[in-house]
Amino acid sequence: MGPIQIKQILAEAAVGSNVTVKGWVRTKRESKNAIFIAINDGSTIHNIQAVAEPGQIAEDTLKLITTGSCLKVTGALVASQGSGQAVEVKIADVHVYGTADPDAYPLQPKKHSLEFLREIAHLRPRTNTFSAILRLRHALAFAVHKYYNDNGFFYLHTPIITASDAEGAGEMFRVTTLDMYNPPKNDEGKIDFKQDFFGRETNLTVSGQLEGELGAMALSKIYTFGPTFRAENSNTTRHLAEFWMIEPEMAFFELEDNMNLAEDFVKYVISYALENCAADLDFLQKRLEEEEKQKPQNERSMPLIEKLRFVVDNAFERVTYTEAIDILLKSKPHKEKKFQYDVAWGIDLQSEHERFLVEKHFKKPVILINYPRAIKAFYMKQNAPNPAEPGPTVRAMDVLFPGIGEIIGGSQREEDHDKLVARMHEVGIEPEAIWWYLETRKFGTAPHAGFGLGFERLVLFVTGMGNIRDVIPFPRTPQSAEF
RNA sequence: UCUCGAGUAGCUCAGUCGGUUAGAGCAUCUGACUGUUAAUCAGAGGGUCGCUGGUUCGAGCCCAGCCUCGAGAGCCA
Repeated sequence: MGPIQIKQILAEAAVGSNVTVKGWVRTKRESKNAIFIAINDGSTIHNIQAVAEPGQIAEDTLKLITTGSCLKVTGALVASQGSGQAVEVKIADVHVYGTADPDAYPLQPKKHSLEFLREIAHLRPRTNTFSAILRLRHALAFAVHKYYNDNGFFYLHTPIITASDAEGAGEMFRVTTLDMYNPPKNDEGKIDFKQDFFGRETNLTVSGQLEGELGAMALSKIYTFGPTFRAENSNTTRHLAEFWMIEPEMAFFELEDNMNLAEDFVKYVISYALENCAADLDFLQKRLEEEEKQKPQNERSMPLIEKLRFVVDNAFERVTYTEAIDILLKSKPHKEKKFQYDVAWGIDLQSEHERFLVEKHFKKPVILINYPRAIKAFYMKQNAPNPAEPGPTVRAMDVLFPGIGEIIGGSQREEDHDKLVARMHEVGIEPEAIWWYLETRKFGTAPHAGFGLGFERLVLFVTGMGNIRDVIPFPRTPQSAEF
């Protein structure tokens, strides 16, 4: 359907056949005997080279063919006389769809910083790096759907606009149609949300999990994959105000099953990228190698593709929170007081602790389970008391990745109604506010489990990029929503 | 939100102890050369030194406030 793309031409078109190429000019080089135009249409990282003889293209047309301009080129596909490519298009006809004034077009045929490209996010998909990232992002998203579909899961569409903040997962964005400058007030002088669109306060979702559990209690295995919003003032390379989250939720799964699924799933999507995005990964790997050259020898990391293969080929390390604390207490940085935050059973592990476990101690992805109850969400299933553990724990599970930190957070859910309600009272959540959620425990409750995976963190890992703002087309971060 | 760092040409940066006319590479334009590969060579154009105020005979440089960007931390996915 539609015109043939450069990817197809390079892979399939016969030498001698007539082809039409539509795309954007990356570079133009003129010489005495030939004019070379490198054209890219985003279908692949590779450009196609179009060649014309001097004088063949009218002088005023040739002037319009500059970096960034858009062309249609027709001609015969021929074996290339040069060494950089196998085939090229011998130009018979050129049409300029759109020009790009070289003085004004910001993408020059030279290296640009990622910071600069963020300022021109509307144009950065036209660079090699970002087109490669966007193709990988697509492939990973497709692999997510394929994995769950092939494994008997149903894609459940949970709401974007919600009235609940049961999880307390973070600050929320308010959704309202009330007049901000003159909101209606009730008898108490407070804003009268009864007059708002939904007749109550609403926000953008921070998680589809609670609704996901409703789906799992009917369809057994569901997943969500949609946008999620956090109004936290987070300014890091790992946080976005708008990001995409994948949340499978499964009836009749216990923590062990949940871990198995998480590991199998992550390995599958990474394998899919390795098999289907070889050229893009190769490009990103070379790009990273250039960057690594700036670093001292001992700080350099494994080449990208080797790193991905390593994750796919090796079992994730599974350790309990209690064992992890023990490892940290015996660790060199703890003994030498190198950790900024103190280690003791009951603490929420800090970035430095997670990094030590993943990058120094185990040197592979780690699944941490059975966290102290006090530092985890109310809906996590409570473990029976264990004499080896100083306090009560819950069946939580965090998957930690090198360089990324927490990529997955999940748990087996508390299916006992009374325990769940008791826990809600302890942490100050009004059960009445999510009566519908609690009814899953009243009517045909079942053991179940699930997790959330931050899609951009996965893309970050697979592309080897360093900043999450560079793996989503139009990042939303504090003070930034231009495009 | 906190800590640290940065802001000088379209981009990436240099700019000595505060001193006279603000520099380089790349990009752009012009010319030369060449089946070229982000070509090469030569020349040219291109600046409100983030903003506001202050110190000083004199500020890109020192001081204060603000803005923006980046790195790390917290929160988390």
